[in-house]
Amino acid sequence: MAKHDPQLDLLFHALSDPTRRMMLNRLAKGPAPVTELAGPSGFKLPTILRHLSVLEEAGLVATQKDGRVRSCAFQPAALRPMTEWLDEQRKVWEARLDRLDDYVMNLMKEREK
Amino acid sequence: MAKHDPQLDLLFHALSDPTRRMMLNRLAKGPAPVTELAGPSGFKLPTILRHLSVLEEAGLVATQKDGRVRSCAFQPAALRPMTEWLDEQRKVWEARLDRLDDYVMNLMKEREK
DNA sequence: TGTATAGTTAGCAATATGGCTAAGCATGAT
DNA sequence: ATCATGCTTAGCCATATTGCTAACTATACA
Repeated sequence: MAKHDPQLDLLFHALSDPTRRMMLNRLAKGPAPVTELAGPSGFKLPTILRHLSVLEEAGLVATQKDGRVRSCAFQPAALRPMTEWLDEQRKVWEARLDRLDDYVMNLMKEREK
Repeated sequence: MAKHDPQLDLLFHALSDPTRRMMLNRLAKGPAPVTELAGPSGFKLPTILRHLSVLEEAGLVATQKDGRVRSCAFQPAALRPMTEWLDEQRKVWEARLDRLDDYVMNLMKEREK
């Protein structure tokens, strides 16, 4: 029944920012250090680091430090709760359409009498 | 290349709140007036109305007034930009995996020599 | 050792978000 | 005409978010 999944909050929130989506899009192409992630954005490093931590808390990015550079990697599996939620809504929606269908069918049968 | 789609911001943001997701889930089962939408949430009407306006701005819900009751309806088509973004990311991710694959294959061929 | 590089932390300011109460308006029922 | 119902608006408060600068740490390189 998925009562109150805080993971979904984190996921959707993380994706609601264009800068974070750009970062993710870059990481989908392969791992990158923080500076390269910041590069095209025009934002300062501390700002990018904050966005990065949001992505990490959502599980969308994993990072590890190698010497003085932090390497960031996209975690596609983290998207699953979201796609599952979407599927669930679709299911509910389609069930509703089916019921509507039945309803109309019954109406037509009634008319025939 | 989908540089900066504000619609995506609205969509993801709208879905990042559990109350709004609950409202949507209810609406997926069929249209409902505002009061029914508020019912199980425990929140006051003005609060719900605000959430509703967020959903409307994202295009996820359409409403119309019939007498003194406002009827709210889920708009599943509004989800498309999001699923398209997901597909796009998946594509990038998979292209990367393919390149990785090639890379490994080449490595193995080199070894054979 | 000294210097450049790559992050990191602390803290500020402006704005957005999410909840509320109180008061108002329009419509349906009596 | 009156009253209840269903929504709406205005405005308050606390907290979160998003950007910044300045100052700091830690690693690599000469």
